[in-house]
Amino acid sequence: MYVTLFNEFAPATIVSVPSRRQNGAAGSPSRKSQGAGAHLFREGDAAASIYEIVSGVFRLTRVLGNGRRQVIAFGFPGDTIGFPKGACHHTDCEAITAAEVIVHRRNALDTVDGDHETHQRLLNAALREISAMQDHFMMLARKSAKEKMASFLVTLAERNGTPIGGYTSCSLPMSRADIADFLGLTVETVSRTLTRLRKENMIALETPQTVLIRDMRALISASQVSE
Amino acid sequence: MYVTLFNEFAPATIVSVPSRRQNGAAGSPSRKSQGAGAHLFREGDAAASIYEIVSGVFRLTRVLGNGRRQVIAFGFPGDTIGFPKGACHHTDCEAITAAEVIVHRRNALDTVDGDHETHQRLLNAALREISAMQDHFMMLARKSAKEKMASFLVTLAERNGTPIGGYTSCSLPMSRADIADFLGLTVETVSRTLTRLRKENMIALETPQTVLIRDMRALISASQVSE
DNA sequence: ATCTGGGTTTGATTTGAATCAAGTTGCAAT
DNA sequence: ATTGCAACTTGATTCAAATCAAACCCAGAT
Repeated sequence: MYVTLFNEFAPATIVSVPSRRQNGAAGSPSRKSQGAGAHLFREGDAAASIYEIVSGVFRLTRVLGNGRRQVIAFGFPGDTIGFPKGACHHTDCEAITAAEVIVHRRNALDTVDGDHETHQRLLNAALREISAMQDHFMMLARKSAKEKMASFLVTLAERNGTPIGGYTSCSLPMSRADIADFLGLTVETVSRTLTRLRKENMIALETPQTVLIRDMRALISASQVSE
Repeated sequence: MYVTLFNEFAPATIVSVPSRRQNGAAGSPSRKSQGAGAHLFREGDAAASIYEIVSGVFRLTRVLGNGRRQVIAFGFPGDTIGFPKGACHHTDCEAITAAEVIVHRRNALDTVDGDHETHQRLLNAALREISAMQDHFMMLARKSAKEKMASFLVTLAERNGTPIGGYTSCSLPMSRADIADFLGLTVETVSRTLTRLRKENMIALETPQTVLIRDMRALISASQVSE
């Protein structure tokens, strides 16, 4: 095992998979709808399925004894979630908007016999996921609140944004608490930092849940680790 | 793609693989020795091989523009390193002690045809790796300097420690700067925190590179996120 | 129409770790 | 032996974000 600094059980995670799907050999994927606030799975559940997000946004979290919480990732359409380490899930996964997923049988991944291409896809997805997580490391460890917030907005805009005039509008389906727990900050700091970005004219908040990015260049530059 | 908060290229990483090896179908793994301080690969190198550590300790790092550095992981015997995202490595990998590795051809992983079991092993290793990284997230984001340092020592002791009397002795092959960049701290804080743990009688420093863990229970308890 | 409560924002203060600044130690080269 | 240097430790000060505390806003229930 590699040097990890934490002795608790390992969580499931989000893994992106190329969106093209083949309804091939192994398993017959079915669809499932999910209301906002409903859990797709919980920490400790047997990991029977793997889910590909069709619509909606999910939140993956782990909770520490004392209530401190870490949001591991947000899952958007195209992402695949529910990868377990062993036999069961080690994160909670909750839909934060109404959502729809494609359900794959979990053991389709175990049996090599079934579907070579699925294996290849998963392996690649896992490698991509690992890369993404390494980037996230650097952010958690080395970025200031402003840099974190700007990075978050830039990424969200890339995934989720809709162009409006020359600007980009972007909804924030998750709460400030979710953002804070994702970035390793407090709600207060998230709020203050948004206010700061607003006062610096990089963004505007149309509603608390809708950001308008007014100066993407400035925002991207703010997201880089400052010299 | 999943929500990552960083726009730079993705790094290679450490993935643990069960230590049993089969010299089967795909590829003929060869051995390679490595002096302390020598690079196994660098960021940007074409990823031609994957390495299984036989002896020694490696350090995987990424560097940011301004010189800020993140140590992604330390690789110990039994770990497998050099997994790329795409065609090339995105981390630097340096031996911090004299080391020996088994070299596997990289493309043995691409071809499904060759070796089913290798695929399975890699997939599992990647899933395990992802779990470990999620734990590391929580540490970087949510732990205090003392908790981080204690976690680090506990993990190191589990991997690397040798029992001495009732205690555990453990060498720190990496520099304070490496530890700092792994934990998201500064050298000064690492040093101060070690001093603190020493004064609280949890550890003793036989030399700056050798810790004696005098009270493992206390250390483990200090490594948990405090209530 | 008013109450209620969760989510959000803003303000005042505290605090843990970073930064700035000397020392100290020990090894390696002269 | 002496110098030089890099790694480590310790101390003083600063600073960014956490914490403590209070409003604010708005949707849904009464």
